[in-house]
Amino acid sequence: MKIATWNVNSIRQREAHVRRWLEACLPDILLLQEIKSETATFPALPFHGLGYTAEAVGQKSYNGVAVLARIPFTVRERALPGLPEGDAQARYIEIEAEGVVIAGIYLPNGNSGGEAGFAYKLAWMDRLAERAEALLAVDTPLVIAGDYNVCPTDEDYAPGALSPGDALLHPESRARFRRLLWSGLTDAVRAVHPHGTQYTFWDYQAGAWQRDLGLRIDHALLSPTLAERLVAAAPDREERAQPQPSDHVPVMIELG
DNA sequence: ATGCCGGGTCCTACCCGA
Repeated sequence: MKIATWNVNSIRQREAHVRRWLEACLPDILLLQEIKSETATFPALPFHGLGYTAEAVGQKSYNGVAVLARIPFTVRERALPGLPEGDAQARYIEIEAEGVVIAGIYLPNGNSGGEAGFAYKLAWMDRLAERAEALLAVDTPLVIAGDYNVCPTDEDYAPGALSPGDALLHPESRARFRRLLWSGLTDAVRAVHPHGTQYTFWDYQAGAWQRDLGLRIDHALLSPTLAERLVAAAPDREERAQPQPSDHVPVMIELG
């Protein structure tokens, strides 16, 4: 089973990129973030021809997540359980396929909106940890993959790519990422590649790609039985060199 | 040091991302 995640920074701008990548890499499931499309106008039809069905959780202008799958699946949640009722930010979708629960997440960045913006990120991470712990408590085979907007360690960003106070490497953000690991989840890419750069994002500005000033902020976390099945996990860095790329590249994991 | 790029939208100057 091959599961991938990709922050595409607008599905309308990246539709052809996604189609090409699906044909080349053939994931069973592709989780998308930052589709920047409303739910009803997500362009599902172009992917049907490749054998993928789509489910989107969108909103106008910002955020938005979706699933493309070439295997049958059911939708379990369209928002992160535990968030306030009025929270309309489209950042979470949870499905089940082949007995595996798969959550696609677009975690808040936390740098904008001042203290309230950062507090929203931390609260969102608290709700995510509670969701993970509830599912793990009943031994659910679980994948939580997407744009976490957290560099877990100092190996996960290039020196100079972020300022010291950035929300992506703030101790409070990292502590909450570690809580996910302590709850029993395995960081798939680090399980396969324990050290070294495995960047998933390069800013459009200041020649970040050309200078390899990247970040590792897109992750796939696995419950224990799925971690034992893990055979491959890596970002597809070549995608960043394509014309008009997203600033993120896909991350693919394979379970045997 | 954010606003160097590249999305979005009130169509065009401004908001947002990481």
